[in-house]
Amino acid sequence: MMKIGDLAKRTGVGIDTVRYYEREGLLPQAQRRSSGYRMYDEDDIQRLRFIRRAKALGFTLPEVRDLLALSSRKDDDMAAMKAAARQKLVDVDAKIAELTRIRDGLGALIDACPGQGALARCPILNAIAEEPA
Amino acid sequence: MMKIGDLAKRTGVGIDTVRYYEREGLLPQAQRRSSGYRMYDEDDIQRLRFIRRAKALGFTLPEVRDLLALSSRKDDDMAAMKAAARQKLVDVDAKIAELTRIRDGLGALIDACPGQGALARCPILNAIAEEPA
DNA sequence: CTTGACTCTGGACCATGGTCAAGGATCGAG
DNA sequence: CTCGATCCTTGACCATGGTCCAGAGTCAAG
Repeated sequence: MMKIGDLAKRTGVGIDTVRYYEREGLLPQAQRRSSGYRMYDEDDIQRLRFIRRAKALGFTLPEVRDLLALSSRKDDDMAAMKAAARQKLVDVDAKIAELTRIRDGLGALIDACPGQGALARCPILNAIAEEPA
Repeated sequence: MMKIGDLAKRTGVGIDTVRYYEREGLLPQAQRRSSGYRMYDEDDIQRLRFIRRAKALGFTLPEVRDLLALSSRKDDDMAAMKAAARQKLVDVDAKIAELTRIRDGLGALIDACPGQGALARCPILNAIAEEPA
């Protein structure tokens, strides 16, 4: 059993973040020493790493909490897990599409701008400033 | 001259948002009637539309404020405007790259998952839960 | 035993872009 | 003149994911 500082070091997560995850229900209420110190074991390390990896895949903390709940029922079917991943893929694709739209708009304006001359004739500025075409 | 509610209606922006923009320096301090009511003219409409369009191109409010400052010096060279657009394009590309990385990771896991059977053998779950390969 | 490092709690604070509420003043149509 | 709609200010609050602080208690090496 280790103290919170050791857990934090071994997972690369801040101490405050560990306590925050506990408050948010991502980690179970830690066992306590008689002094009140939280004590952790290897399972907690795994759980924190799970959280890190799920976050890296784009899941929000509430979603990670759901994934953790899901993962504890190992006899369930994997359909729900696949569905969660697919939904997240849809979310991510939507964000990419929106950003791509923005990028294309910026790219077109940059291409149209000669980069020198009076600002009043700048296609970028005029696109932002003028009445919509 | 119109009151803030008219300005809001004509630009599709909330009244609170107009006051917020004024506080944030995106709109100049509005002229006031003797009663304290803010009064706006057509230039303010244009300025609010400028803000909307710049936001649609992915600029943050501080960046929009800079663009507005830039745009007021119409005899300056357009180089700074093009540079701002290029920097924003770099930012947006970085976000797209990050999201694409996430999407590819999700996609690979989804492809590897048969979608049925015991969760314990789910490739998605195992990728999140297990020791890094 | 001392001392420095660690941990505890509760609550404040960060950025981002607003949104809402309370309590009071003003406007303008009828 | 009245009354409902609109406006004013100040300040709190929303989500997101933490981060930091003060003040007090605990741990462990020397």
